[in-house]
Amino acid sequence: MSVYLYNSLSRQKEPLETLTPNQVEIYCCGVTVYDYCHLGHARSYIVWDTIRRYLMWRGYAVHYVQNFTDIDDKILNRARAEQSSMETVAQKYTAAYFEDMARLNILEADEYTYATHTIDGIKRLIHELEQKGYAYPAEGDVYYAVRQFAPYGRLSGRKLDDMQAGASGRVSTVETKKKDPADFALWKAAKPDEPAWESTWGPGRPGWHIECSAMVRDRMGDTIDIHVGGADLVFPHHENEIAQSEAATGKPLARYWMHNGMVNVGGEKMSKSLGNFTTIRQLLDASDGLSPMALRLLVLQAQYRKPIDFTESAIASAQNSWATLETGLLFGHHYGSALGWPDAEDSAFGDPAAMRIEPDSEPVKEFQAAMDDDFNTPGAIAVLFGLAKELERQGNLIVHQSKPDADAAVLQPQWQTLVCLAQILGLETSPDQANSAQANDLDDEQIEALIEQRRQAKQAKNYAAADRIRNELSAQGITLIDKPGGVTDWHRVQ
RNA sequence: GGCGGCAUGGCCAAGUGGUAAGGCAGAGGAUUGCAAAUCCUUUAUCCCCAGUUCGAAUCUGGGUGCCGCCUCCA
Repeated sequence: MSVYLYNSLSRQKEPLETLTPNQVEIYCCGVTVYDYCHLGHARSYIVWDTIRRYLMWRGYAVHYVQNFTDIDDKILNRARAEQSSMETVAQKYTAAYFEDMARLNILEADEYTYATHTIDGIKRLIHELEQKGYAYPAEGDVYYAVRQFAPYGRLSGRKLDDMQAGASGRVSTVETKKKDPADFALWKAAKPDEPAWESTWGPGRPGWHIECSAMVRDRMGDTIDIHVGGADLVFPHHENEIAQSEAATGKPLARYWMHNGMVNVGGEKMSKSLGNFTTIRQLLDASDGLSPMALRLLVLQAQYRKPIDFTESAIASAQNSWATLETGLLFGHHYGSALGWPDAEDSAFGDPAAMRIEPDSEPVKEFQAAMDDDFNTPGAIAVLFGLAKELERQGNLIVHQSKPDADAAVLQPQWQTLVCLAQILGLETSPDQANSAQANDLDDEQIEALIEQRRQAKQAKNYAAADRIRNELSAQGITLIDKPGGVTDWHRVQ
């Protein structure tokens, strides 16, 4: 069985056949660094990170390249507003990007490219397009002549004539420099006081689309395996990338195109222009905000091509869902020693890299079947919950009845399978992370003393006092368990 | 107006021909002074209509509703 993925180009699922066996070249359209990333960005990069991790697990050597657009009108506007420079703004939000993505457990790309570091390649590509008759200069600008590229519109499924007919009144007629309204800028003449690079067309800077074509060509070659990005990039961005690259090389830019669905708010796309966005850091840092892993789970509980509606109840659900999964992931840390697992005292205990899971076991087969089918993460997560819920139950039995009803030798591989499969989805935790919010100062002796006080209060039918003690302990992460016969067990919330 | 997509229980969401995964929320029971925690049990015929088929959520046709793109956008 091979991995099947939905190719936007063919509009159907296709088996993944890479140019070089067991190797896959992925280019991901990154962000324009003029503001903090919002949840739409979070979804996009969580999705592509997960696909990358899965392909690695499936044995592919993945070469993953992502760009930063660090020259753009919006960055310049921001720089003016902040009385700063383009470089300063770009650096600030590039750094913020890395911080946010690290919190979401998104692996760093193998290579990052920057438009401003690719100027030579961009100019070379524009010259080549000019020589081949696909580009023309106009008063310091250079435009791409879309009519020259016959397949134009293939990816987005549109025809130039239809677009003009339908978009009458929307396509600007002001730009008289263009020969055709659908032509787009490869090079923009610099306005006064704008950053500019020298060129044969005069001082200027690259248009938006050309940087990706140039960066792919410089770093990865004429044809890559998979090109990924948000569904809102299909047109015009990716369409234009294809026009630029394929006109120059005569070869397909990418064998597969993948696009993630949007994050919606109240049924509408979350976007900067609508102003309905929540930044990643806003959400994660809010007092009632999500943990990063819960956000990751929220994203992956939907199929990547479908829209996600971002709501209060979705947040609450994700937080609770993650709590369940996290309990399962921590099972070995909590009970491994008690169960006498041989490696429980090892320093590397709990590290998925040191675990070996059984590839023919049912959970692994189900997980793989789901993921092979166009990265069906909701199906894969159902497998995780199957394992996590059973481990949660066994853990509760240990706490409440001192022993599980399954063999320790069975529980260990179950737990390892859960940890390994979850890691493929980028869902990870550690005892340190999970406990950081629960630190409390009470030692066992103090707790026992309070429980004894409560027992006496109960005996005197002073339930108000008894409940007060119970609540105080609860507030410090101590759960009391009243058992028949007046015995009260307790444990710390884990 | 053009192109594309979606419509499954209270909410979210898999499933693309054989009689509905999973999560969240909820309910009932056990236990309890009451709770909590825990254990057990439990909640749908898949937007509407017509058709194909022994059989359809799953295929076809027609509706209805919603969304995205056509302008910067993950």
